[in-house]
Amino acid sequence: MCSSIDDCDLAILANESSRMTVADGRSFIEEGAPANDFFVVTGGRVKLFTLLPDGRRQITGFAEGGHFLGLAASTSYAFGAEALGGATLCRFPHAGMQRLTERFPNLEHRLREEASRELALMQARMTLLGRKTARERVATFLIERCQHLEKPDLSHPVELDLPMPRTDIADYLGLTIETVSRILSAFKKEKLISIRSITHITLLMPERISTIAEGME
Amino acid sequence: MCSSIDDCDLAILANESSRMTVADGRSFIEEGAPANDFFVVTGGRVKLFTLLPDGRRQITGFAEGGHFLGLAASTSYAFGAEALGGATLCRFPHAGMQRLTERFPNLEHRLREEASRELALMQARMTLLGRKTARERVATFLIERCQHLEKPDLSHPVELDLPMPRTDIADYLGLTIETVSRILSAFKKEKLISIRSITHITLLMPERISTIAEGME
DNA sequence: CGCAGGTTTGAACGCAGTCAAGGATCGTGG
DNA sequence: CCACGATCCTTGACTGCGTTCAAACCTGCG
Repeated sequence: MCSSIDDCDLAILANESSRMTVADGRSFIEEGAPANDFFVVTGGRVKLFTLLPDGRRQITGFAEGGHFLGLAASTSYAFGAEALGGATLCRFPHAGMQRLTERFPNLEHRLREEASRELALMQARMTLLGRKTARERVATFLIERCQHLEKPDLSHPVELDLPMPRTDIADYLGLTIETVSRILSAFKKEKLISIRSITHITLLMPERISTIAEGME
Repeated sequence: MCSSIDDCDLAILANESSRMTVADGRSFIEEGAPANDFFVVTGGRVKLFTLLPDGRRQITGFAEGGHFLGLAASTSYAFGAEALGGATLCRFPHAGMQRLTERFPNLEHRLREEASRELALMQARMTLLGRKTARERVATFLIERCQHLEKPDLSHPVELDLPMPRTDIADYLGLTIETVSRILSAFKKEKLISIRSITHITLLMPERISTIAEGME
């Protein structure tokens, strides 16, 4: 987001924001709470989720460095947010953000772009949740992780680090941890991936996994 | 959207847009096609969807009068769109829209609000698709329909008109038509609803249905 | 070493899907 | 006006995928 703002204006920006750090597992946005701030993730990772009254949870996204949070909110937040292994954030009160958009008109455009990008992602995720099989979901998740790397290249084996526990993967994919675990084991048995440790997975045949992800087996 | 623009400026607006009518079932946005236009639904209804290669379909939303389409697109559309019983639209080429946002700065803000509203809706829909049971999904759908009425009031019976076929309801909820049909029949048997005709349904106990929708049975 | 948390694996169940037949409803043409 | 066919919807019987319940297995840490 900062890319849309001149260097010499960083002081103004800093003036409207405050930095904060959130410890692992600590929640910093409460679903349904009055939405007073925007956030930018500056370090670490964050998970966004919504809850049902009985505790069922849907993780709606993972956010990392540079990600913008709080667009999916009018007066109250439509989601909760929690640090995933510690995170640092920039907090922008709505009022301050409004001053910024008046000062930097193209910032508003930038925010819309961010929202559009997010919308497009969510469309794909709805298809995943509504129409894909468990195998396809896990495959999609692995490919998504690849594309978050700096150099996404599916023509060679890819080493992945999954910073989130299985519980989070399951709640992200609309599955149970057992199903996620079983399917990862199946992929391993099929020599599609190798599991070096719980968090460290190598995609041995990324393109085949991508094919599975698209539902073309 | 037009509410953010002065009456006397309508001419400028009209100059940048063109009207079009789409016949029932006719597609006017092709998923993946280059995104050159925004659309505003001015009459009738429209369904938005994404497809998997083998034909599985997820309907990501229904849009009616006043709704804005095309925000979930960067260079190419992230969804397809099709008229539902005939619709009229306003088409705004991206270039023209840019001229409009330069002329009316608060339009950009308006677009972001629209995107935010849509994002919040999608969060809820992801929870529906990822974590709700079939019963809860159908109940949620019925309640959603209530809230699209001008006077949403769940304390008395509500008459609903469902303009879309069962196929669309199923693809919207991530279910099959059989399941949707069975659950509507079950609701009827439980005296929660009455089915006057295929499209005309009365919620006899809206609050109980709302309770089911939230997963609190 | 022993405990605790998360993960994997196994066995059985159940919800929603699939397959298939029967019913409505509507438009069309004889 | 009714018969016919097409299309959509409902209902039933059965299957199967993913869940549930439960036990074993790591892995790190006091």
